[in-house]
Amino acid sequence: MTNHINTLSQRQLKSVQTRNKLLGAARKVFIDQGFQKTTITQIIKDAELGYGTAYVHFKNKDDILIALIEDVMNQFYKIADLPFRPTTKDEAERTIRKQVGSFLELAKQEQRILAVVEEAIGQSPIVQAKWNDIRERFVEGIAKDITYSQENNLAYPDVDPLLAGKGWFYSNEMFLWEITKRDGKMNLEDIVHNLTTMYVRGLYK
Amino acid sequence: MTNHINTLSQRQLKSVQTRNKLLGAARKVFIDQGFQKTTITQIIKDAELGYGTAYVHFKNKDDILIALIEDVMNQFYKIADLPFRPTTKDEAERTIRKQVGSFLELAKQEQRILAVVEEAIGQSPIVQAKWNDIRERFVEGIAKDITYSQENNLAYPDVDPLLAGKGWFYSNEMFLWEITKRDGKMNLEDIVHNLTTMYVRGLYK
Amino acid sequence: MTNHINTLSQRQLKSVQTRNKLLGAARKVFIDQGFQKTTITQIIKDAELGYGTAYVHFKNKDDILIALIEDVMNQFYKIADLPFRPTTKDEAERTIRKQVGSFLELAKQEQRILAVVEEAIGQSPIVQAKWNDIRERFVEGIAKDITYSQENNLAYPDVDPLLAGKGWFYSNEMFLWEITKRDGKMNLEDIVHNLTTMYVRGLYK
Amino acid sequence: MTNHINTLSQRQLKSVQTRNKLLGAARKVFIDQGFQKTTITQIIKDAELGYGTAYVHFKNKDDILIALIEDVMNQFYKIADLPFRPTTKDEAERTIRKQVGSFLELAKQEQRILAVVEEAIGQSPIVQAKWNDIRERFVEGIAKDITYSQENNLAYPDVDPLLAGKGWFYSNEMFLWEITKRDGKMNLEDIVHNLTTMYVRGLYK
DNA sequence: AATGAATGAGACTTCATTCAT
DNA sequence: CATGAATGAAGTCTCATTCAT
Repeated sequence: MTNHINTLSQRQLKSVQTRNKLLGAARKVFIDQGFQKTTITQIIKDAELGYGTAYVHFKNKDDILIALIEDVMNQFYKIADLPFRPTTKDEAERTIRKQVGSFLELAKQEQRILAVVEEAIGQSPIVQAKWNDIRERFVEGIAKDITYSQENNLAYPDVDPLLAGKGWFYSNEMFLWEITKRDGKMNLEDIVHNLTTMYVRGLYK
Repeated sequence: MTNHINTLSQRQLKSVQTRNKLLGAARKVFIDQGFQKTTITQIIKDAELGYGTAYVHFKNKDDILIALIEDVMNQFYKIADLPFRPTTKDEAERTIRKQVGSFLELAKQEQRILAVVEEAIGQSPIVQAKWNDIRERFVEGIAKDITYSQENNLAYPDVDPLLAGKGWFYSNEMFLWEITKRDGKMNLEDIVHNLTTMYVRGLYK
Repeated sequence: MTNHINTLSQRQLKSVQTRNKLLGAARKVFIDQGFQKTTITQIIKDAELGYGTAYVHFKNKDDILIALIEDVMNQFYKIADLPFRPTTKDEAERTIRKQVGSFLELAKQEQRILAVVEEAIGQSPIVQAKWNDIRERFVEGIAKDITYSQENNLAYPDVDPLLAGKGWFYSNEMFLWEITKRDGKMNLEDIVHNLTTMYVRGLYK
Repeated sequence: MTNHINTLSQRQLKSVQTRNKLLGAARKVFIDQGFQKTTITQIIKDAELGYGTAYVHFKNKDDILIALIEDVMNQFYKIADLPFRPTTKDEAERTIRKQVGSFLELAKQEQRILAVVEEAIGQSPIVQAKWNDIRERFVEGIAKDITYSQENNLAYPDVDPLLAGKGWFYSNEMFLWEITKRDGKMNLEDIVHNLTTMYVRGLYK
């Protein structure tokens, strides 16, 4: 019985190793060639595996990228879900500044793979859907935060939470993409400072 | 002699007609199928012309799209170059509101072809370069406007004109793309109002 | 000792069970998808067994079908070997009618798997050989019956037993395939009656 | 103007030549390898043409075979439509004998390509449909002939024209396939004689 | 006996592009 | 200028089969 289990897990182990080999090769090729130019053939060759092996583990190119970015995507969700319960304008600003900082920091850390993601968004409906989901989660979160701030008399009431949330996230997102495209040549602190200052001043009393 | 000239211009006329036929067909197919799925073959068939004819007039698919959107691009340049010399915060707000309005109005008018452009930006380096040019023109213009406002003591001085300009344009741009994707279901006025209000309040004293 | 024997036969039992599971799944998939579109992969999945398991029991797709239709093939052999010793034209007709009836009845009963067999005949040399064997057995049997009838002055002597046997069986066979293709929408009695009447009148005095 | 027409027809000529080259190569490869084993790649290589060229002229493998057998198929239609207006049993027999003779003669002449057709019938729905069409045309024709003979009191009335027609054609068809499979080793005259004799005796008074 | 991950040959198909007319 | 037949590179994906456990 133990034997049986061992056999199984050994196999599973090998399978996982192969999968990781594929993902490693994919990461390399994607970053090197970009999403469009990358072919499954290249990934397989780089992974030094058999031709059909990729198809044992993944359905197609999109599927590989999705698997590859799962972790990063989850980190985005975490940032989107950061709690927001300020009692003063200053506290709000600090919290917002933190969120923006984490967001752009993540962009910097995962710069190269996110550059691939940006390209893929324009080409793979599935990747696009994934990103839209993240976008929506952020926008909804921000809209709630704005509503909360208005209800607590911290923010101007003449602002549509959803539209303002969109506008705010869109700014952030575009800086995210800009960061992924320029190799570390941007000063994140400046960006965070400017963005937050203007946003808070425009929204909070 | 006159005969010769006539023959020549007749040829030129025909050539222009052919080119327009191609552009007309391209517009149709692009809007119908999107940038990626559109093939030169399809455009040619739709234009009821010979296979090689497209290559007489255009280098490739990107080239066709570029030609197709030239007018729209120029309209964007015009909006980017709108003059900005306000003497009061109110005047600034009115001018800005006008610019945003024109910008998003253009998005609505050219909705379908701009949807193609968005797709193409992620796939064609040339189209991307074209759009980046427009983006830069806008950002630079806005940065100048901010600097002007700061120099004239209308705007807060603690803001980096370039970063603020980017953030502001990025919001606008993302709404632009959102408008191109949703068939006229968005209330432009609301968007313009919210965006401008927050921006002006965040930037102007 | 007994224990050892038990262990062995238990293994054999399991093996037989696995084999039957495979055959059951194969029947289902073959009938569902047809011979060509059926893949060993599908059969294995449907049987919920391991990928390599099929190869322990069968050599390939053809081999599985062969095993699957063994029973039906044997029933055909039985019908082909039906005794024929009539003393009058009427007796001959009754016997022939019976044989044809059994033949087409079997077609109706095993309709779905025979439809697969027909497809496989055109694609698998082994299945084709199997069917040719049955065909030959029938033709030879009929030729003998004709010779017998001629020797006993029941049938016209101006007929080549082998050619006549072929012609007669061919008619029957084609009706067999037609029956397998149309779901029970054919009136077997009418077919049997017409075929036999014409055959007997054409052959027997 | 003449020039224009000439240019066109020269092109068309070349195109037709290419098509014929393809068909010639296809004929060779089909006969050599059979339908299943033949690949478009092989045909193209044999025709010494470019890879995509086959797809300019034909949609797929089936399409090539269809084009290749068009002539033969038409000859079958001609035989199926042979007129039948006998006034005596003898005349009927002569006419039928002629039709059967032509039918099997055609099989002999086009033996090799028909062997491919038989294989293809079991694999390509389109080829199957084509052959079913021919089969139906024959069966319908024969059924009409039988009806005519019954109405003119030449044939026994206790026979269903459609079923008898099928049975009769099925015999013939199976001999056709047998002929295509055995290289000219069959004596057509014997077959024709036996088939016709039995059929006429079984049907005609 | 059973397993199932890995393999890789190879079929199919599309499409941008060329070039002779 | 216009044409369109011909080209062939390139990529996707399937599936029978092997073999170590």
